[in-house]
Amino acid sequence: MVRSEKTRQLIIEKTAEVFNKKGYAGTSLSDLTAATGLTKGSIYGNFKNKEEVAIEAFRFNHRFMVNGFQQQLTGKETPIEKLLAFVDFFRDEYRAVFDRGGCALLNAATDVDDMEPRLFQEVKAAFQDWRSGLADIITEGIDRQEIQPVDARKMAQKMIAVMEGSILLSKTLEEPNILVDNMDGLKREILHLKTS
Amino acid sequence: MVRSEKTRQLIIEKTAEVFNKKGYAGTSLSDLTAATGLTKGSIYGNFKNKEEVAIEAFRFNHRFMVNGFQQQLTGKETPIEKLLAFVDFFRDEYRAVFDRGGCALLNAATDVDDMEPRLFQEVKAAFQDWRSGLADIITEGIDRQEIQPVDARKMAQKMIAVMEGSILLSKTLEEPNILVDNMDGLKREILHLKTS
DNA sequence: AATTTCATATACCGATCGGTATATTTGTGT
DNA sequence: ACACAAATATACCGATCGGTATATGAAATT
Repeated sequence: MVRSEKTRQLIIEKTAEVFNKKGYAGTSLSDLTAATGLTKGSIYGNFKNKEEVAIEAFRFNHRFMVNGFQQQLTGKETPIEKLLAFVDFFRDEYRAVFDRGGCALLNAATDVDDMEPRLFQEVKAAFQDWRSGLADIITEGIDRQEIQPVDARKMAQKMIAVMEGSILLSKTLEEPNILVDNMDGLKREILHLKTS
Repeated sequence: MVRSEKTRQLIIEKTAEVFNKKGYAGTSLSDLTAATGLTKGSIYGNFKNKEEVAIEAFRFNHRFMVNGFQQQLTGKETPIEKLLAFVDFFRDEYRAVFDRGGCALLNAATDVDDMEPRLFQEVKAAFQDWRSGLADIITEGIDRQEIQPVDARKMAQKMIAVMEGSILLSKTLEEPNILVDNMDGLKREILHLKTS
C-alpha cells in the first residue's frame, strides 16, 4: 500500500468514530485533525471535502457492523440459526457498538438531512441491503420448509425495527438490559417461526 | 399574555421543526432568524442562548406527540384499548410526524452528544416517562385480569423499540407501509396479551 | 400628550468554520 | 549522493458561527 493510501485509511479509521458520535454537522475539520494528528492540508490532499470523508467514515462504520454479523454467522447452517446470529450480534456485542457511538445506520439516518444527499443514499442503500439479506434468509427457510410461510420482507423489516429501536432506547437510557431483553424476545419470536 | 411571552412562544413554535429536522449542531442562529422572521437581538432578548431555545423546541416537539397520544386515548377505557391507541397514533398520524421531521425523541436522542447534557437529560426523562406510562397501563391490565401476567416494564420497552425502530426505517426508506405493517403487527401482539 | 419602560433591531465582536495556495518535508529511483 | 515526485504542513482566505452592546422602536403609565 502506497503512502497516500495508508494515510487515507488512517484518516477514515480515526475519524469514523468521531463522525458516528458527533454527527456530520457536529464534526468540524479541527475534530478531524485532532483525531488523526494530521493537518487540514493532509486531509484535503487525500479527500475532496468533508462530505467525502464522512461518506468513507460511514462505510467504515457500516463495514464494522457487517463484519460483526459475518463473524456471528460463521458456522451457522440453517436459516433459523442465521437469523438468530444477527440478533446475537447486538445482544452479545452491544458494548463494542455502544463504545463506538451506537449503530452507524441509526445515527447517520437521523443525522443526515437533505443537505447531504450522497450520504443519505448510502444509508438508505445500507438499510435496503440489510433488509434484502434478512429476507433472503427467511425465504430460504420457507423454501426449505424450516420456517412457516410468512411475508419474508415484512418479517425482515420488523426484525430491523426491533433491533434499531432497542439500540436507541437502551443507549439513551444507558440500560444495556433493555437491548438484551428485547433481543431475547426477538429470538423467541424467531424460534416460533419454526415449522414444528 | 404579555408581548415578550408571545414572542417567546412564536420562536419556540417556529424553530421546533427546524431543530427536529436539522439537529442541534446543524441548526444555526441564522436558521432561527429565518424561521421566525426576527433578528438575533430579539431571540437573545428572550432566550439565554441557543441551547435554551433547543430545549424549549424539544419540549414543544415532545408535547406535540404527547398531545397526539392524548387525542387517540380519549374515550378509550380498557388497558388494551389504551395500548392500541399509542400504536395507532403512529399508524394513522405518521404523515404529520414525518412532515415535522420524525419523532422528536428519536432525533434528539441520536443528535445530542455529551456537549448538550441538559438536552440529553430532557430526552432521557421523556423516554422514561413514556415507558412508565405504558408500564402503568399494562400493570393496570394485569391487575384487572384483562392482560396476561407479563413483565410490564419489559413489554413497554419492547413496544417503544418497535415504534421507534419502525419510524426510523420507514422514514429513511421513504416507505410508509413499513410503519403501518409493523404497527399492525404490534397491535396483533398486544391483542395476544389478552386473557382469553 | 409626555414620559418611562420594555422589546426588538442594528451593528459589531472574536472565534471558528470549510477550504485552498504555497512552502516544506519525506520517501524513492537512479 | 542527488534529483525528482509525491505527500504533508504552514499560512492564509472569505464566510459564518454564537453572542453582545447599543440604538431604535413600540406600548403602557401618568
